[in-house]
Amino acid sequence: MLWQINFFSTVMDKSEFKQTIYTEIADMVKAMANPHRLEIIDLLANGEKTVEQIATETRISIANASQHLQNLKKARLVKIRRLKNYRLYSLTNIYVYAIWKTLREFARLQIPEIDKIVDDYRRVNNATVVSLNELEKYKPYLLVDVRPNEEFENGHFDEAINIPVSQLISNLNQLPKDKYIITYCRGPFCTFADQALEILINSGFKAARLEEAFVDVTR
Amino acid sequence: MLWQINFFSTVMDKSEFKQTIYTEIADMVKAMANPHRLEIIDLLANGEKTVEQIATETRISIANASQHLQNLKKARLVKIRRLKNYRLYSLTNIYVYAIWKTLREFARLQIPEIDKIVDDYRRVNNATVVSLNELEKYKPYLLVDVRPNEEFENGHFDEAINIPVSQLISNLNQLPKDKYIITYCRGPFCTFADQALEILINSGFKAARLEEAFVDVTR
DNA sequence: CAAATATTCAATTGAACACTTAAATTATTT
DNA sequence: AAATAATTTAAGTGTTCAATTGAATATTTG
Repeated sequence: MLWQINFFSTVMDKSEFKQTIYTEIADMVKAMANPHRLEIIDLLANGEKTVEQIATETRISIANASQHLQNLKKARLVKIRRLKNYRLYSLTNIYVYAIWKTLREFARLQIPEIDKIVDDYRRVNNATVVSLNELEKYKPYLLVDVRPNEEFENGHFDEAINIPVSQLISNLNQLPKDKYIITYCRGPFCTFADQALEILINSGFKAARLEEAFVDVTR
Repeated sequence: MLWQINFFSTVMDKSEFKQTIYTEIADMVKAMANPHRLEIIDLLANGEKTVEQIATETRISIANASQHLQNLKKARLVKIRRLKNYRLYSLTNIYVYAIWKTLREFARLQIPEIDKIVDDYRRVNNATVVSLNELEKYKPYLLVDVRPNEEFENGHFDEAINIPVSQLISNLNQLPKDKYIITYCRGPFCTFADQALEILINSGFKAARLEEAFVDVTR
């Protein structure tokens, strides 16, 4: 009576149940267990991007970026929107950024090297890092979002003005020397704000960078 | 002037900085991106275990369990305590369980299949699942911790009594028929409470299982 | 010190992964 | 309907990973 065997085989035993559950979760975690894919998630939190933009920003080939995006899509971490003859990639929902943020902070807790690398990198520029809750101390300050304009348009701190780091040098004359210039970008591992600091400090401004990104507050 | 090149080579460039950071984090995530290792983390949250216990509980060979534990140790998620002629493994700190809990809950959000599998498995026993904040509704109830005794000793809900599922049948006469018997074990993916429910319901008790584990409240 | 126990290590195998290159697909413009 | 642009897919290659096995290395106990 083969039909009976088939019928009952749909009921999982304890061991199969656990294996299925843990495999499902591990597959999702696996989708995040790659440096490029983590960087892509961090990037997409700032708004939709094309494959080309993602490839350029993360310094990998377009084909490679496409494959990583397919991985992320399969794990339901990224969604695709078709527009004319190109596609825009974005995070499936706000929880994807939230889990990356959680992982990132957990990693900093577990792996002291990470903070050491971050500190070493910033020490070269004598960069001061300010956390959102210390921002008051730097009053009067001017908050400058140094990300590309599209990302600024996609969402930014109310009080911030946008000067993409690529346009900073030509806009230095607009900035006040008597206020603290607080730069911010995509978060703790983004280097735009550091590049901006280098320019600002070398030009005689009082400047510091914000640790957090705009997405860290909203998501 | 070779010494200069060497001297400056210790300073990371932007690209190397990002690669190092994201690789460090990805390596840590990779250590969690395996079904057995996730199950081991879930298990160790209930207290120290020997390799043999871990191997038995997760239904893998001792040598295999040992290797997974070395992986987890290398990623600093698990620590080892030497005792006489055996070793006891435990989570490095409470944050390791916290991140697993976060991942687990994120996965349930992202992958609807997981809840479906859990529901399907439980429906076979007509098991009622109660969340901690709904517990009041089941008063008067008796909270029964059905995990092995060592895990109970390691920490449990104040009001709970301990009847390991292996000893439940011989202890049925101790249980009240007029109260709701609420069983709990190691959390949402543990099947001890379900096994207990099957016995209890077949024996005419009013019974349900708690979704959460004790560790979910403390950590 | 030898036997027993617990655990790791090392070697192997097959599977999965990341990356590159080139070809294929899809939609859009001419 | 052909040409173009954006992106994916497929094939190939080198690398890493999981699982298995049996041997090796402690550590304790008799």
